[in-house]
Amino acid sequence: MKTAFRDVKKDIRRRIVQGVWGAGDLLPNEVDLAQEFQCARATVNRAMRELADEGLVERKRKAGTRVLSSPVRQARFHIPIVRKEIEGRGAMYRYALVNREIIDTPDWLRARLGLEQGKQVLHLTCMHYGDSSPYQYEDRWINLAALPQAAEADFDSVGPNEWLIAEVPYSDAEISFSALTAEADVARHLSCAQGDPLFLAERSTWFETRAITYVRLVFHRGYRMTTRY
Amino acid sequence: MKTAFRDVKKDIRRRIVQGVWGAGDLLPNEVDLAQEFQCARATVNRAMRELADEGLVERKRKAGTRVLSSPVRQARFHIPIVRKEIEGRGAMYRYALVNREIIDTPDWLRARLGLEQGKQVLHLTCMHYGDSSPYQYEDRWINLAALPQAAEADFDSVGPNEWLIAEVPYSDAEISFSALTAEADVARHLSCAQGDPLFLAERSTWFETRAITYVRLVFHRGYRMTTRY
DNA sequence: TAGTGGTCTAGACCACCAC
DNA sequence: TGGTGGTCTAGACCACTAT
Repeated sequence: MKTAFRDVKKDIRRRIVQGVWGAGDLLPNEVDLAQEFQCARATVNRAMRELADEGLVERKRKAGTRVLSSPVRQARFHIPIVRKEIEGRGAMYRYALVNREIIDTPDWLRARLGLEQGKQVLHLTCMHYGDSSPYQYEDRWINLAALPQAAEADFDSVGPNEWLIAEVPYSDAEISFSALTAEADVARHLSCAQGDPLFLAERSTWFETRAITYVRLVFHRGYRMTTRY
Repeated sequence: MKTAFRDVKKDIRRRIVQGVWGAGDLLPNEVDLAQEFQCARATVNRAMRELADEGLVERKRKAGTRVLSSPVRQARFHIPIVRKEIEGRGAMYRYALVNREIIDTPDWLRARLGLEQGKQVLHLTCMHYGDSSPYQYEDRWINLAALPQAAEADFDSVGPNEWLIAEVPYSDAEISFSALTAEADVARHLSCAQGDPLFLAERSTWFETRAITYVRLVFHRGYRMTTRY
């Protein structure tokens, strides 16, 4: 008789997937369910709350709890530090700075990060290797207005990602996945052919409304981002 | 003084991101925090549990709660029904069945789904359009050993995705994202050029250890999957 | 306005595991 | 083995919103 809320959750989930309660159906309220399961309402509440969190049911005050007609299927992806990702695969991690420049903020970047005035940004390009094979090409832009100390940082030995993690935590981030074909420069760095399809992750981060950084991460050919749910 | 657990959560998060508690540090225990915040231990517990769920801290009995040294960054992606995704963008959804065949299970599919013996599978290819523009090319494989009724289903008007949702819920799924270049056939269906980079989502689903289906979803050129976290 | 979920409380017992 | 988090309870008040 331990972890009662898990049992309640399992049972309710079972009834939903088995069709006892079909799509759109109204479930009994928490008091009734608590009586049925012989537990406290708080226990039912937690079970139901987690089911709602997983996108299986929808809860509204007064309206009650309903089975979602088309369950909002969602998956969680872990966004690993590239070094850890490589080392986690048992490979030797190596980092190299390719280029570094300080320039006026390009318009497209200002638009993307919602910057008001065009100060300067630190633009870095780097490579991450696993066992000497190119793993990821990083195209990093750091807002110097928000992080002036980045201009002094030494990115020869430490990647901007790890530097940023140690320096400034972020509060909000937006991430996108898409596909692109390798242009000459990227192809050379990633040791693939021009025109090869590559997986691209883009991330913008903010700390309390202040834009911190925007990064394009281009993965080696054949990279797959996988998760179970 | 409402939703106290959110306030507690916010405050603890603030202290972590501001460095009051650094990476690896041990946080006060729940009883002490409850006293500090003048609330019940259950309230602190919920706040801390959610922070742990978000990957900011790590909790162990007896050992206490510690700030994770490298926060496990994770993002949630909603896996929408393609019809809803298209309609959600204000476009008209249209579906078309391209091809349908019943064949012996190919070896690569058997390996991928962990099928033991090679029965037959239903292989469907379909197109999904938004306002008459190609949106997604679907390459669907359904395990007939687990779902014999799929052989009789009419996929001329209803997409396999929606049919499956109504027919069998799944319990486990694996999803992968990657990039590929358009081959002649796909390029024709998606109205793009051969060699264009396309975003690919692959999903395998099981229901209580029984493999249900494997699908390759190739999105139109320029598709981006985005989320905030 | 009434019904439902959202949350808090104070107390309790228990499981785990680092010390 | 003792301290810590994990969970349950019974009751209470409140916020939201469908009707």
